[in-house]
Amino acid sequence: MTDETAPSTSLKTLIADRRRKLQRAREEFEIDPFGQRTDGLVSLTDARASYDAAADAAFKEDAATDARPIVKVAGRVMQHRVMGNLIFMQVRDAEGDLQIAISKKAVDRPSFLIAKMVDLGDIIIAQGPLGTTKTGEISVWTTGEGSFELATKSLAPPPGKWHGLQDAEQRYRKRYVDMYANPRVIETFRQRSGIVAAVRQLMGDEGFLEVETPMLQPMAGGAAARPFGTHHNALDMPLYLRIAPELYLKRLLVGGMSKVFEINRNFRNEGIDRSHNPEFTMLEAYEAFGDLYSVMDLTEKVFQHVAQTVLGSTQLPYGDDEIDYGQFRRVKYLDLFEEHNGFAVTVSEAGAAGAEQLIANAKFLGLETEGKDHDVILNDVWEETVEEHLVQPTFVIDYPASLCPLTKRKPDEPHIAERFELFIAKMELANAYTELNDPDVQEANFRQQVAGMDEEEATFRAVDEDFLEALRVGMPPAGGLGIGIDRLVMLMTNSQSIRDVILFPLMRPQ
RNA sequence: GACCGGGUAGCUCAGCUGGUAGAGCAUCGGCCUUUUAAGCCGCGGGUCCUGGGUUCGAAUCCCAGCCCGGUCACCA
Repeated sequence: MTDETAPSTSLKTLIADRRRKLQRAREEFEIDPFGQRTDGLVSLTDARASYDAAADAAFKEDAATDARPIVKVAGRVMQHRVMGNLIFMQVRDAEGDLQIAISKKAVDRPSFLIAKMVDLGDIIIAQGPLGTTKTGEISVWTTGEGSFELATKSLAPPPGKWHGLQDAEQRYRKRYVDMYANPRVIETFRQRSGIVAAVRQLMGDEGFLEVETPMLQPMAGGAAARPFGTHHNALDMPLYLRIAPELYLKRLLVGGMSKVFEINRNFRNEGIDRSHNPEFTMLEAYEAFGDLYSVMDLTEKVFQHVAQTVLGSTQLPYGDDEIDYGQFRRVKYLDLFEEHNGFAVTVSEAGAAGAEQLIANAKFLGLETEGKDHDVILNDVWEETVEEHLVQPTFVIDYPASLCPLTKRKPDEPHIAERFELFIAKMELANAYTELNDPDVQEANFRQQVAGMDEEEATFRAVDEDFLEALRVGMPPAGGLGIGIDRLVMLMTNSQSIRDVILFPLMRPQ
């Protein structure tokens, strides 16, 4: 083209170049640069798989006997090399890449000129037999009238073909670019989909009924987090985005459902880091007549089933570690404390043995001890000294009851709560309880919790009287379980940040 | 919210003991029927995140702010 504008590559100019080609496509070639429905397309992976080496060899021997399979494919242009009268381009779809070769002799003139004018990032359609090039690359040898089409013109310059999009901020903000620039992204989310499906399948096989309970709640209950607030106009009432489905799922046990689960979003108005996003997906399950140990077995099955069916192995890498999902250690909270601190302690209600050494240790670690209860200091030291060692799957059991006021206590050891937390790769993956179903104890705990609230907490937390009424109607003894699905996906896909397993993580507006 | 690190061309990055900016790829132009990170040759391309300050002079030093990442706090 004879163009008077000075060559330049500012963003403006790059876009102008593309708009010029858009115009040219419409005016000179009289085509719609944004295409339409196209039938008969095969994926690039399937196309590659249908390459027939024998037919290709026979064709190269004698071009008159062409039995090469013909495919019609579409993809986004990742590389574009114009070699005079021969054009190569590498295109990409959700599953992989494939090379398209356009020989001037094999196609009509408009097809060739359009192929020549294509920009990186455009989506194209090509049709022709599968053959190889001199270097052995399987390629679609575009052949025939209209065998090369522009399906969608891209007006935005793509990231570099070699380094792709590296900037974490841009990757999360422009996920649609990240996805095609970094093929691993689609693969991760394909796996996420498989993981969630596998969890559902297992839960169904185990006899659990999937349910959906309110995300908009008049009171935010079931966990200790701060909620997001919102408002219903017609009813003119404040509402909260749920922080947990727990209190509703338990109502279902009261009503007579025996095994229920929900996989859905929770919203917690807390900080953001590598393992926390304000909205996250949780599996929560309740099993009537079960307990801590029945849901522990279930948890183990979930992890093993997912690892085996989605990743094909129960030994999977995570960062520098190799995680073995074949074996889950079960160990008591206080035993782990002793293991990593070298001395034994007991909880307050059991006499607080080792308290002096505990306080000395806490101070040595730089932890605040003034005015704190023995069990709180114990937990601070525990988190500081134990968690970093919990790499292989570990069920921590027998938590101090004082730290879990809403959990049933062990009948024979009342100062110990019937709770477990599952740690893998130093992350908390699951949390479970033998659920408290004594309405009077639950009510007393609730009221005590509410009495200790500060002003801010009092705005969104209140005693859920209807839930207490449900417990009075009678909830069977039960085991309850929560598994963080995003973290599960992180582990299975070897992702170091929760943002890598959430399609659109929360970002501040630019 | 606190602390640390980062923000330079469309992309990936140099430059940061102050002298007003570089590379590779992409783009643009030319040549070319076998390239594959990159065929060959050539030309360009920048509010150096924003706003102040110091200085003869600031991408560079100082202050404030914005956005991102990491640690911590909160929490799962």
